[in-house]
Amino acid sequence: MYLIITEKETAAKRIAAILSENKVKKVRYPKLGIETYEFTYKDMETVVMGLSGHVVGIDFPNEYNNWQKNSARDLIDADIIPITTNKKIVTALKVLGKKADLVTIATDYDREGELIGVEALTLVQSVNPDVKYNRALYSAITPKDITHAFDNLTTVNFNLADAGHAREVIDLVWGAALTRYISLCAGRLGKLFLSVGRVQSPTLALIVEREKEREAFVPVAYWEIETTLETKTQESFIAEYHTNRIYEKEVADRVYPKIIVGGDAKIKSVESKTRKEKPPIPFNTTEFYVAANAVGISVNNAKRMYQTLYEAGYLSYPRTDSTIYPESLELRTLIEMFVGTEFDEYAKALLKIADKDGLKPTQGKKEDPAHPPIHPVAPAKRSDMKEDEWKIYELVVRRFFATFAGEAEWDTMRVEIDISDEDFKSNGSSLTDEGWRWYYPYNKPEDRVLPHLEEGDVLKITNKELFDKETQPPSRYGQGRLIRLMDDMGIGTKATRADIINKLVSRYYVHGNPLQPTNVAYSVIDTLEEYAPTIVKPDMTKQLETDMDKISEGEISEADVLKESREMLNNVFDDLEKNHEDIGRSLQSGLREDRVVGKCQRCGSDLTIRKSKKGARFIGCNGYPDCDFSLPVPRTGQVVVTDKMCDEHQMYKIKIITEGKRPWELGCPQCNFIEWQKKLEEDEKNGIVAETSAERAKRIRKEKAAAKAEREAKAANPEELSDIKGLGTASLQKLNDAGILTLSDLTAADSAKLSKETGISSKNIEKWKEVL
DNA sequence: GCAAGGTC
Repeated sequence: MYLIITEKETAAKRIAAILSENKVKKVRYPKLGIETYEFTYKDMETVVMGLSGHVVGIDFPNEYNNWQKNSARDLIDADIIPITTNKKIVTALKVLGKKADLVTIATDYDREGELIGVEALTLVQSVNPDVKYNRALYSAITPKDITHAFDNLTTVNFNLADAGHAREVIDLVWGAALTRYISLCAGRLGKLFLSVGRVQSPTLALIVEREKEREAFVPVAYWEIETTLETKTQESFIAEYHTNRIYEKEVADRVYPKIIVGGDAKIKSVESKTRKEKPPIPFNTTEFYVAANAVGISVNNAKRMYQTLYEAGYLSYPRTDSTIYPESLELRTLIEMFVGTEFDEYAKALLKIADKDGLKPTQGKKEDPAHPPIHPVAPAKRSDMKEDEWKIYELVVRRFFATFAGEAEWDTMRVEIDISDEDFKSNGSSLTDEGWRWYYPYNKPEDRVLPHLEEGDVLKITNKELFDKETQPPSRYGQGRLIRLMDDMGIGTKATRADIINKLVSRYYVHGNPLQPTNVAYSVIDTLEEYAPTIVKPDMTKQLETDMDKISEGEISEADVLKESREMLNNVFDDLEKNHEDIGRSLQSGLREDRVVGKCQRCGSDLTIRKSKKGARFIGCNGYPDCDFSLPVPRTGQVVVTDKMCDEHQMYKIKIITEGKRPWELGCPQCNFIEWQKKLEEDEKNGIVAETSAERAKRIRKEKAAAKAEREAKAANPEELSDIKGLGTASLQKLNDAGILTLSDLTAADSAKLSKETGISSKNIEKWKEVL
């Protein structure tokens, strides 16, 4: 049997369709829980199966799991063991691999793809040591690319896979050791641990550095002068002082009075030009996120919805660096498929261009051998999907179209004006040829149309204004901007950048959009910058890339790179351990600052989030016991103090973050408390009695006990399969798959046969039957 | 309970 292994299910399906010329059979293996695609290829009985990315990984042996027992440093030289991360696929791979005479590794054409391929090959070899194998390399799943790849099979690049493996080990060792060290140092254990990593820490550092720049920013005063002018034909427009901003007060004081409302202004010169604007480049993952962000869709939502549309077959593979269409992509066919759809007129217009001049798509600078740029792969109707998904789909379709369209043209006009010997100016621009902007009408700058003006024209001044302004600090990073920055700096990958931001949010390092760091993020970054600077800089990734290139070229061994990396980390720990106490103090001060909510109105001390002896959370005054001012806070969720101040109570607004939920913008704790009191009063008026916390706890205990009693009663006298004690959802699914839907089905079934079919132990099946 | 990288 000939086994072809791909990185993902969709690739298996599409490659099978191409190689079999659509004479493929989809085969289900209910016991293995997978599906394969089978056909005859070059006289071979062929099976194509998809993985799900990495199905194995690495970790430390179990005995290192206890954070207290081992020192963090022990992790540096600890053993590293392989672990299975996707049991189902690993099992299936072994079952099918045993039957294979030949295996083709057809995972993605990149470093991780090579590693994923070698991981799969190693599993097959574990049950079938003599199996023959080779490698297929393709950049897009098109008939042209796939047939070429399978007619020109090549060898597996073990050096490249080793390079990927080195990355895995270095990331694990550095990340785990430093995470554990600073968490222990700060006394933050459990779910509030402080994480560190090669990608997340430099990313967090970017956000912290920006926040520091904002804090250090000293605003500078400046002035702007605007005046409204009117032509003889009573058309008005606004002109401004020629420098726009005026930084010297004396200049503003001199110029402004010279503008006499009712007086004259004179056109000194008029300059008209045509400006051409190039169409945008094809979307890769980063550019797609940026564009989605710009139309008001968060990176997370864009990612999720794109994934849905990809799985439904409307859009191409979501994770790519490429901004250059590969030659094998049939661009004309992709445009033609929109004729007769909602995008009919656009498709027809492009085909007209194509007939005349051929298709000349724009291109960016990045090539990705594994996947083509993001593009539509099937036409869709608005009613096929949710409203927001359509927004994503339309964005991708329009961007795709725009990459074939002509330049947009703007008429621009610059007018210089004299008012009492002072220079003023006005700039106008208007879109004269839409070009690509017709297809892609997002973020279009507004036209600014000036009336017809000529040198020497005399205009009437009808109004004037003087604005006092201040320069603004650099703005915080929005998510799209941060992802682009990470891409520019080479940190993270197209597949992980969005997840890295989510990780920083879930570790309570950052919140909001644009992203704002917490104080503990400051402390962690400051600490790392001082004692473990390597991990906070993008240079670590750059060095790693260089080393990985050398490993894949065979210039250096993986073992040598790992040895050197471990030595470096040992040196870092020498420094960390020498400064253990300082580090602990600095981290803890950050944690304390995150708890400061504001100043106490009664005594002026800091108000902080504290815990009572019983463990209940509240806002209390640092002046205690002299001052006993306090406010309640919600029982669960992480409290985040924002930088927005309540003007009335001089307290920072807070929000409550619970994983998997939308943040709860609670606002000013004092305002919230007042509202709560009001509600209680009203409830009282209406005869509703509030529940005390003790009562609440009692009620929850009672509800839990009742639920347990119900489960036990059902188990004693079961009516459905799910009532049986010890029969969970996973087993239920397996039984359903085997056709066992009711209690009588189970009674009637032969235990041994059922066990073989479902993979459930016959002992368990017997036990369930006993109750019946 | 630790990382980052695949994919879902």
